[in-house]
Amino acid sequence: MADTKIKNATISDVAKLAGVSMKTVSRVFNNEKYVSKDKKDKILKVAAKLNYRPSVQARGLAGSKSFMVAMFVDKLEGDYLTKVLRGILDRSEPAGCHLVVEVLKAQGDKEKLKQVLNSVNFDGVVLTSPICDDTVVLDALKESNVPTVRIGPGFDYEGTFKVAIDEFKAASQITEYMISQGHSRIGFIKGDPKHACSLERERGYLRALQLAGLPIENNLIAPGLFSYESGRKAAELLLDAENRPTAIFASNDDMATAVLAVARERGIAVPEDLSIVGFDDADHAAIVSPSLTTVRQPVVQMASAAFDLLHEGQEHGSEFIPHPFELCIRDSVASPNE
Amino acid sequence: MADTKIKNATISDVAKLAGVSMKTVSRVFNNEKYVSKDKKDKILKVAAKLNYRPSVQARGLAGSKSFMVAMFVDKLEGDYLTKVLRGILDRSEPAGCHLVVEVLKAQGDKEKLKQVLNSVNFDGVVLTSPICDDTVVLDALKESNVPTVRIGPGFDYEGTFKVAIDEFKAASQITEYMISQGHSRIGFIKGDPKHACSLERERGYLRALQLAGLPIENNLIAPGLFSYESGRKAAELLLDAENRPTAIFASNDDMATAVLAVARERGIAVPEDLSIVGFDDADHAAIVSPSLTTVRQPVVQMASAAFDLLHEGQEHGSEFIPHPFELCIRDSVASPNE
DNA sequence: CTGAAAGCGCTTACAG
DNA sequence: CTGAAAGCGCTTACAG
Repeated sequence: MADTKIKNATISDVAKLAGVSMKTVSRVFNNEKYVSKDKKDKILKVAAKLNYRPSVQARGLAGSKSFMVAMFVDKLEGDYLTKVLRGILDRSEPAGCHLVVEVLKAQGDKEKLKQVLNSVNFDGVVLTSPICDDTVVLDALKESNVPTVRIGPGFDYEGTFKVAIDEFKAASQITEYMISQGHSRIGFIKGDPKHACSLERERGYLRALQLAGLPIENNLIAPGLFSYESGRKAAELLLDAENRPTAIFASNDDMATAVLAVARERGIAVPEDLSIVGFDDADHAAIVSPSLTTVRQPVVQMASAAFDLLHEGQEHGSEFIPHPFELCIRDSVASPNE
Repeated sequence: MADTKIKNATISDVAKLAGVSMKTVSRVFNNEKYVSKDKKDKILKVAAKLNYRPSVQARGLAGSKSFMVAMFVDKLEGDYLTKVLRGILDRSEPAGCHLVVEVLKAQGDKEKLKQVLNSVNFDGVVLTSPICDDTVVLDALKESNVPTVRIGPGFDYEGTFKVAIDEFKAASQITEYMISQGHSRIGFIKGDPKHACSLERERGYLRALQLAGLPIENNLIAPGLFSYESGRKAAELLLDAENRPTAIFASNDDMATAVLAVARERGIAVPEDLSIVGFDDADHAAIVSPSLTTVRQPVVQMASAAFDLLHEGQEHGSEFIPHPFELCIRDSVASPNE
């Protein structure tokens, strides 16, 4: 019942006990050069004994680094964001940096934005779609001078870092894969237009058809919003049409799963009578039946790279290298039977 | 290209412009009583003009509150944790509190634990399974005097808050549901023994059988680890046995989905030839085919409640009220045909 | 390689 | 209802 809160050791406790100045202790904990080996050893020993750790708050107040990075999210949903968090944490933890999650409703949550940006001095901010393309947010970040990295942005924005895969190429390749399996009537379900990747994926699909000399039929293209429900609607649209497609490319795995469900309800066998591909390699892509052929983005690595860009304070404008994607060939595609 | 970082307004800027002392401004921003209305109005007006927000770091250093809460996680995976984060953020944001995510490898990541607890003074910490039952963590938290709330803990720990559903009752009810549908040979796939809920769910299953006067057959009970893969193994064990069960209760939805897949591979129709239930109502439970009958925990609400307990500084030991669970009756259960 | 002083932006503990 | 002073635990900017 010791309700006496044991106070943590401070830098001056360590300095006193080690017989040096605070500044020297500070040097050690900031990995500055020019500390004699014996003093450094002594300081480290004393610090360990006292169980000393620099206070994040004091450092943040006194210095220019806060040891906190933020991730701004629109809404917390899906395993994509979990992977982003994991990727950041993989690097931020060893760097002694804390990850703060801030919710920012899309489109002009200006009040919240000011609140967050003025009350905490983040060492950097990671943005994902769709707010990585929200200029209100980007402008505010720029004005606050906070290093910013955007994962999968739709356009370039001066002074920010960018991490992405080549969505266009990925979409194009998975479409080509279906074409190579013999499909020529390939339906497409668009993603949420709020996300920049949606357009890229559509462009990739169209390009692949075009390159293969296949006609582009508008009634083979259905709108979608990335959600399972929107995928169902699109699937119904596509599958109830006369002369239905022999394959469907859904812009993400949730919608591809919806196509799977609608096909099953209609007694259409997958992949025998209908091939399906998705995008993302979401956690459930491999565990639905049949498992989904899809495109995998290395989300965790991308997020780790995002943190590294922030932390290493790279130069902007260094050539952008897209991260590699990967076609996950599984069981939802077969050659059309006729 | 204004690289001149505009400094944020401080409390003394506001005080000066409003013609009051810093302390009075402080009072307003901390909602203390005893500030005359006209001064308060004036201060608020000036603060708005200056776009002033109290610095989290300065407040944390000077005062006893840090305006930061932490969530300690073992590993960041699955939609359960996403929901917990969302639940906390739903409440922490309006409260002006920031959410920090810290990864703590299970079992004695003492170094990291000290690091985190000594460098930041959290207003509270939220723990989920399995680390909510890690006594090393609990002891350290207790010693640091940090308000702690545990979601779904396996035992009580003095001085901590608890948020949970009645796992035992939930498991028992869903088992009873299958019995009511006519099943008498019901298989069970255990959860990861590291998680306290695993045992509770098993107890609930056993109790329901017992109450119904059904025999408990050990070869109807298979080990599992909550993962899809472990679910596959368990399903194979259960389904390859002679006299296989007519129904299987998997301790979570990932494993239930695995049972679905294995059944499909074996040509066993679900739910006609085999009924399946899961637990959790994970995101994919409703979108697999057939959709899974399962138990839903109000995870988001539970996490919100967790934050509230921290923030409102409730008394410990006030009667614990389990959160309500809900049976989600979907398409994976039917009466056995014989 | 080392340190003394000032200051970061707040709250605390008092005093009135 | 209000405020002056001290202090939270660090880093900064200098000086040596």
